[in-house]
Amino acid sequence: MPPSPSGGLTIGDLADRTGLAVSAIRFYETHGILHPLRNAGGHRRYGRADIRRLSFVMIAQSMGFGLSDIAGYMVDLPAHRAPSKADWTRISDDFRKKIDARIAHLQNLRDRLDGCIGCGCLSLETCALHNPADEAAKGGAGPRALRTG
Amino acid sequence: MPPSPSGGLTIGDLADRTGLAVSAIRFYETHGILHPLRNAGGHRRYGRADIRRLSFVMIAQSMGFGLSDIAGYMVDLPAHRAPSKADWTRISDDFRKKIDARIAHLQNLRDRLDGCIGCGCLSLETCALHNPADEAAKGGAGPRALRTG
DNA sequence: CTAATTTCTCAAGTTCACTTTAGATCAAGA
DNA sequence: TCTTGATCTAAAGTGAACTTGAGAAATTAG
Repeated sequence: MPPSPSGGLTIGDLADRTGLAVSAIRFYETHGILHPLRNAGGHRRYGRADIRRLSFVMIAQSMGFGLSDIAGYMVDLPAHRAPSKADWTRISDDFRKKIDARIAHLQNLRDRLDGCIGCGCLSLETCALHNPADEAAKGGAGPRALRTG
Repeated sequence: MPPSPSGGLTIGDLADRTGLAVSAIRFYETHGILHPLRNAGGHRRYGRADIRRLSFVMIAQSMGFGLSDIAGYMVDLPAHRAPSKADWTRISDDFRKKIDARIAHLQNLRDRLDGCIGCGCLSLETCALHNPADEAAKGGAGPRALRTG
């Protein structure tokens, strides 16, 4: 199986390479994450760099970024080429900050959880386990899920 | 401002104490997380333990649990009393495992991110940064957000 | 060439965690 | 008492991230 006759990868190829559903790949396109070319028949044709872009998406998602954030990073990446080292360094610096913050939040939570059990107070409100001054509690409709921290 | 004339807290009191919206508190009730009593006029009356229950919900959410998971834990807690030390220990043991797993996932991610930048390969696919064998990629419709890890 | 597979578009459905709206009722302060 | 303000219910809307379905056109295997 050569990488598809002429031109690049089909959407199915890309799905196979990335493990994503075809529908998801199309969906990402509507959100400005991919910009495939079209062949004579109107079918999407992807380049090798698009595998990387989708890997990037998946990693960023598992780090807690939403698609719109990710699309924002994507704008800074070259559309059809592999990212330069500078591109990548800039983005990954940002990533590292977010990851570190997230880890710190969880460790904090775990440590305070230990303290609570140790002292047996069980009073979550006074136990400082729950810090209302967190960056939560701001946002409109929609899921709040883990934007926090 | 006494804790409300007779009986317990109103839904507004509870909202003030927890920082949650009134609508959210009602919503949680429909999901079996709270079971308030009603006064003569049909208004909800909450007890002091419900503040704790909601704190619990907020903490668990910030750890990545969904409401249905949380409701599951809630079933094991006494409905209108404060949880016993045994109750809490059992639950928090579970929590700790999840938190640790989450932290490990993120640290792993961060370390591999470093490696990728160090070697300059940028090839996320071959860089092992992205491990497709993760527990992701399974699920029907709905948000995938951070269930991973 | 034909049949089977893939892809196309567009609209609508799904889950989660809520919020918003509307109209009615209850409670509390002046 | 009257008039705000809080609460009530029920239904519909929101945003994120996709999936599913329908019908049509393109591609590929045999």
